[in-house]
Amino acid sequence: MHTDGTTDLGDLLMRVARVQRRRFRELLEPWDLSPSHARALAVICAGDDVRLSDLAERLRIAPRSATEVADALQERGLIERMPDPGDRRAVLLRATPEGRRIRAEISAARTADSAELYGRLPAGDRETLARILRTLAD
Amino acid sequence: MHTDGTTDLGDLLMRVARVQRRRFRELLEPWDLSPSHARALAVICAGDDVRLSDLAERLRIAPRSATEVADALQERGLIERMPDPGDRRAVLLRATPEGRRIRAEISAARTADSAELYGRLPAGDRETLARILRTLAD
DNA sequence: GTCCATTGCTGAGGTTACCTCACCGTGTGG
DNA sequence: CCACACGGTGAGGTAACCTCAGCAATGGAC
Repeated sequence: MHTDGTTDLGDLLMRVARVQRRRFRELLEPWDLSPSHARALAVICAGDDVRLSDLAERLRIAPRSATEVADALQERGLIERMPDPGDRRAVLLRATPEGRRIRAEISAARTADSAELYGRLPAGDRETLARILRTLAD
Repeated sequence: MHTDGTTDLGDLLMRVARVQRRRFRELLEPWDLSPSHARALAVICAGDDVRLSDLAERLRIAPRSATEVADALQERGLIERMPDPGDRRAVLLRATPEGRRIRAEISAARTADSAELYGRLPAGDRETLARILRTLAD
């Protein structure tokens, strides 16, 4: 298969991704949040008054699954459900002050961690990497 | 947070990784194998006479979980369990001819898919990407 | 206006890929 | 030779998804 010991690009990328995922999970421990819950909180904080179906779409999960993460975040007091005044079927999600605070802390921690991980690269490499990855992401 | 619309490196990398994972899952459909089973099969084919505990270590999962994927692959007739002649506690896993055939087909498909995904990059970019990722992977 | 298909959400129940804990038989160092 | 460690597995649990069915609200066709 391989004529040399070189790992192929796909494996390499997945390996770095795995490292990053692990770091993210560990980084979240102080707040006792899972990656998926943290992502959901970020989405809800980012766009205010988010519908459950919007949340599902942004997270690329089924609407039913969005209900579940909303339940979890609500139970922790990080978000609240409100009726949509314009559509009585819909539910709007809004982050509580506590939710916003925590999401800001996490965001800062993530930025710091990212700086640590990618900071080892020279600035030129960082730019090149971003350019190449953008191409691949379509 | 961001002074411009630039997605940060971490997000970018995760996005590409997600694309790749999705492609891998779809690529495996003809053989009705999940990514984790395919990875396990690859490990077992790569090193002959693999212990269950070795499999667990290579896949970075708990030994108990390795038992499960071995069960699944065995049930499909892709691998077989044999007693270790040197240690009556241990179980050796070996791929059947069928298992080897399928793993070769998958390997070829994956190589082709990888070529398609990364082939859009100029050769220089591919090398640069590999170099940078290797740095990040430690 | 009145249907009726569609939309937005959720209860019930399933799947996958992991996990820990307890146990049993086997190997091994003092 | 015996206590302890090791290799594998049964039992049972969890997180993060899923589908399917059902209900209330909506909105377009007529």
